[in-house]
Amino acid sequence: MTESLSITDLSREFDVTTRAIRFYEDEGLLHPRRQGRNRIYSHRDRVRLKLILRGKRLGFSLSEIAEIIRMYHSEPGESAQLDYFIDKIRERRALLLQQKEDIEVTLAELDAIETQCRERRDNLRN
Amino acid sequence: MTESLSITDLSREFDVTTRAIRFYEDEGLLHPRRQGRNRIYSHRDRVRLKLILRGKRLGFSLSEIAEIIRMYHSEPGESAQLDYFIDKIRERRALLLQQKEDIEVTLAELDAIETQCRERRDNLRN
DNA sequence: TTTTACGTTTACGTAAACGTCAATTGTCGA
DNA sequence: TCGACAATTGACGTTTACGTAAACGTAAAA
Repeated sequence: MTESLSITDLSREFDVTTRAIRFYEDEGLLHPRRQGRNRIYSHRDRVRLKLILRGKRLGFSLSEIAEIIRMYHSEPGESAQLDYFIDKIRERRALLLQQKEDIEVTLAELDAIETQCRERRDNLRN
Repeated sequence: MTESLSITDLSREFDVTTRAIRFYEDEGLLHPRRQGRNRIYSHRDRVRLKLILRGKRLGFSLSEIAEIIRMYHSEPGESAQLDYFIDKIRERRALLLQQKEDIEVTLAELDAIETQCRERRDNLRN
């Protein structure tokens, strides 16, 4: 019972088209095994797709997402490569923290706008 | 002294190309006044560009950003329109909160990966 | 006066991320 | 065995967000 899913299972669960899922495979982001010609997705594949979609929601490109996934799954032996990864992680973190700040600011602004809208609306209704 | 800026002033300050700035104008996101054929940007234009770039960092498309800007600057008179805006604001907020959660999760994962990298590296160096 | 810097419009080019359509191939229930 | 349905591969189309090049105007500096 290795939780094998079809491509439509995944497309329904995450609300993406099958075309998109196949495209991610073309781009090397997914590697489902095959049963004949058909794709069979394992639990790990599912987790990976989840990761991809989260990356997309954060505005990363597919190649950036590929890089992040590589960081997750690689076993680099050399010290230099580890240094490289640690550096990449720093970059990612800086980007994410910037985004977090952007979100805070935007949320605050939205609050202000909503308050104004409510006031005006309530005035109109008397 | 209305803080009038040239297009290169803006492009340098925010590190975007003049081409991009003109493109935002083509898309109706900016409306600088003209001195002959040349564009002159006011302080308000500058703030708007800032808003655009923040939207981009958050992964919004230009048309989504246009919608947000419309929310900022509109003076809707009717109660129904206000209800509509309040609804739009809700949607945006939901998106942003989702992104915030995505960021938290990703940051935590990056921390874990970095710790692993450090440990492996330090082991290698003995 | 010529070069340099900055600005303009117009137009075609391009990379990313899929959408869409066609032709084909199992697969399963009636 | 037939038709309906799901899945596949390929190929071309589309949208977004600019890049890039051409051809030109203007104004200041050398």
